[in-house]
Amino acid sequence: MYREVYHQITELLRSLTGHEDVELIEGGEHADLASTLAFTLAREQHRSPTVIAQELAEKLQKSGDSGGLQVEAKGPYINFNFGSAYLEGSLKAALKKGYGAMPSRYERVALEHTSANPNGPLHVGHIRNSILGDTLSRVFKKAGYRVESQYYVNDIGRQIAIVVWGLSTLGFRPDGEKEDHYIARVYIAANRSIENDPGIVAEIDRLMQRVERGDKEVVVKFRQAVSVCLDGIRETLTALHISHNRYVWESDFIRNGDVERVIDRIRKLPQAREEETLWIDLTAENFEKRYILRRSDGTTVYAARDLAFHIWKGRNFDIMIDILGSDHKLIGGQLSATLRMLGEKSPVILHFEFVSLPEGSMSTRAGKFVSADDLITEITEKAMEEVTKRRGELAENVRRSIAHSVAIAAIRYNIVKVSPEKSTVFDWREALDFERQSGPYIQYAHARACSILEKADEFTPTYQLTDPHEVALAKHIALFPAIIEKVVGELRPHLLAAYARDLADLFNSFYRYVPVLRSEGITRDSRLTLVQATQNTLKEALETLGIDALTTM
RNA sequence: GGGCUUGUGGCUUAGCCAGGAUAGAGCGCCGGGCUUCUAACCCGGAUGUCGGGGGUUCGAAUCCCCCCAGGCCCGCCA
Repeated sequence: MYREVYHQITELLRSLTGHEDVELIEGGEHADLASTLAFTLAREQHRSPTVIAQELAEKLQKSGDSGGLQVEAKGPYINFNFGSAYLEGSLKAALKKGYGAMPSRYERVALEHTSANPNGPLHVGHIRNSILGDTLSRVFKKAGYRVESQYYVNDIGRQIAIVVWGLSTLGFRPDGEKEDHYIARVYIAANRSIENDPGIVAEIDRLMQRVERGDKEVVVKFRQAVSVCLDGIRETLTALHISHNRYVWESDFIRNGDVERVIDRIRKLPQAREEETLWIDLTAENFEKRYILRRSDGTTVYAARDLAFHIWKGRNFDIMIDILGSDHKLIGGQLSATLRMLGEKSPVILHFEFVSLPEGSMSTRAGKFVSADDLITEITEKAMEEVTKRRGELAENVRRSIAHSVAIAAIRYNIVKVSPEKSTVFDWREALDFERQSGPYIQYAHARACSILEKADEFTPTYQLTDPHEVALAKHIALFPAIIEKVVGELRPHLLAAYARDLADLFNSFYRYVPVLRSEGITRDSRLTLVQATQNTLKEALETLGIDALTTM
């Protein structure tokens, strides 16, 4: 309803004034929507904006009734207030299963996220990528797109060669620890060995050459090391409610000849330079740095495989979305520029800034990181304490299940609520906070709504809203589809997080001031209808955020 | 040094791209509310030179320029 009414008003303003730019602003406490068009017209016509606003408002009023929409000039502003038909229409939509979903679309989306190097467990920086990516994947699905989420597995780079070298000297003997954590220990130890004996670098170079040539023995070793680590990573992702539709192995693009084919095409580009190395001159695209694709020893670098990967994606999907850390900005730009030169599709890239620790930036190699597994364990423990304190009467397995859902909600929400372009410092105190502006807070509002609905008997959907708390809540419910659309358009999932929190806020105030079960007749039916619409909207919003909509907690 | 990015009450943060009506939240602080639908809640209060300076505009947190500070990048790593 919101999007329809917005569109209706702007179309009307266009036809009345002949102006194209008639975007509306939020009316705040004055109105639901407002127009500042009178200011613009005042300058052109050399007349008072107040008079113009008054005239326009009158014309708008005459231009047909649109569901009880109120139009009023207030000084130079034209204010619009939604009527009861709007509320009724919005609530009816909000009661339906899947509220907020858009009609199916044809476009296929390849959404790549996480793609952490399999040389250790995911840490709190990696999961910013995972959570942004998974949330976007859910939002795009809701918006009707056919989405395939992909993990691009680096199974061939130098870091993996270091792991393979480490395993060959240290062996594989995880001491009761999770495999990916063991791999990190091997990686850290191997790096230390390299520092003490630079001669090892030559051994690692040989490993890389052999794996790229397809040397059976080495290929198997690489694949085993990566698989072991990936199993651990997958376990962590599953706990976070994240799964990928496809794991794309980087080495596949070498084996199937794609990398060679890209290299051949690139050599024919006028911007290609072939000396010791093969590189592309991108100065015309404002990149001073050489974009190197092949080393002097003939092996390719990551960039070459990345080009092959994106060409493959571009030919099999309509839209490519990559979630990448801000450290990938330069190479992301170089990649896109090169794809354009080749006449291939370019990805849309969402860059997010880094998560650091209070003592400095994280580093797997230096063993300086907080693993996602440790984070999940700590938070689940705290959540279990909270659940037991409040709901001691519940069976332990029920409490455990609630605690896990609460913990994941806390983690996911805490990360997704911040705009991606903000660099953050990981803070245990904040991570363990289950109060307002947290995932559990929103889950709690949902559980309260469920509790009311469970205690109520059958009721007839009714749409007589009178109390300001009711109206404010209903108006916010109506915005949900527009939020989904906005997140898709701007790739900014934190807008959905903020929306869900505001909805929970409004519901909690309503809950405190407006009795539902103790009211009677039409009032009771209307309030139950509103509670149900809220419950359903909260559920859809939470699930789109990858958070369990708990019915009790 | 160059490029990208961020700077909003003590702390965290929304709003900035598409400029409008007293800058919106949370934490913390002060005070109030559970014989009443789950208090992981609600209500009230104090706290802001929107990093600094200039400019554009009827109007700037928002656009432009300069400066300062933090983060990231500038590898034959990924």
